[in-house]
Amino acid sequence: MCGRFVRVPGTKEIMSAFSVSMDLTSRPFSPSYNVAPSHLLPVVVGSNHRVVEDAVWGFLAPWKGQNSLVINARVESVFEKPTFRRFTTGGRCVIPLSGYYEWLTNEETKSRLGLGKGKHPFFISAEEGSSLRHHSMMAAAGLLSRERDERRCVMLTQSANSSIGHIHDRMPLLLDQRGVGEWLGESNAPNLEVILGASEIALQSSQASHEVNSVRNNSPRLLEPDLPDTLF
DNA sequence: CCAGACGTTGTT
DNA sequence: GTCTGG
DNA sequence: CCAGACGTTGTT
DNA sequence: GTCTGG
Repeated sequence: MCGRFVRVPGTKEIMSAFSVSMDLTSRPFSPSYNVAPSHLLPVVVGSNHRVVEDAVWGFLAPWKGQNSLVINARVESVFEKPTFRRFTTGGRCVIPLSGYYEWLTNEETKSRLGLGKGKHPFFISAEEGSSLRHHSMMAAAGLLSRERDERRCVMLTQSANSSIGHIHDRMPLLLDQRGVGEWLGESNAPNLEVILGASEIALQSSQASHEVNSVRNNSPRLLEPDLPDTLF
């Protein structure tokens, strides 16, 4: 799944990458190497005239605590689930990202890769030249809620493809150019074949720094593996 | 009308 | 263990 | 998603 | 809180 990601390009670059004509965000966005739930994100909406606005990452789930967030929605069920269904018409958005983090916990895979105890963060992104790249960015399908004067969003997830399935069994619903058009389109029932068209495209993964674990940390260094202890 | 579910992930 | 904050 | 707190009273 | 099922 996706619970933490990276977004390097700022508002202007996002606007040009996704042909956005209007900026309705409340403040300029700068690079973040540690975007977390509850953060304010730039999201792209609109079909004929695309707009970038901002939304808090996470729908409120008052039934499980006043401050509980639902940050993902499974594409397999999003059109049926009562919580999401109504946002699938008129609430579809695209979440720009440079890549995302995933924590490897599977003991067998860790041992095969020669990794020690604990969780190991990986940075996952589209390869250079991949059709998942929109300029230097990727596009994840999202839902945007505009209730009670508050914008909130969730990121859709799907089954992980074989290029990264060893790290985790879920991944964001990533869209190629056609998928972005379809997801942001007017249709009440977006063509699933188009939406899922990029699902099997290979992604690249690399070990990231354990510093990413704490949301207080935020620097390009988070994308690099930890230095071996022996250097200290 | 009321009761009961409501989301995803990961872990066991 | 479980909740909150980021 | 992970990290970090998780409580009350009284005193300064 | 809000929706669904009965």
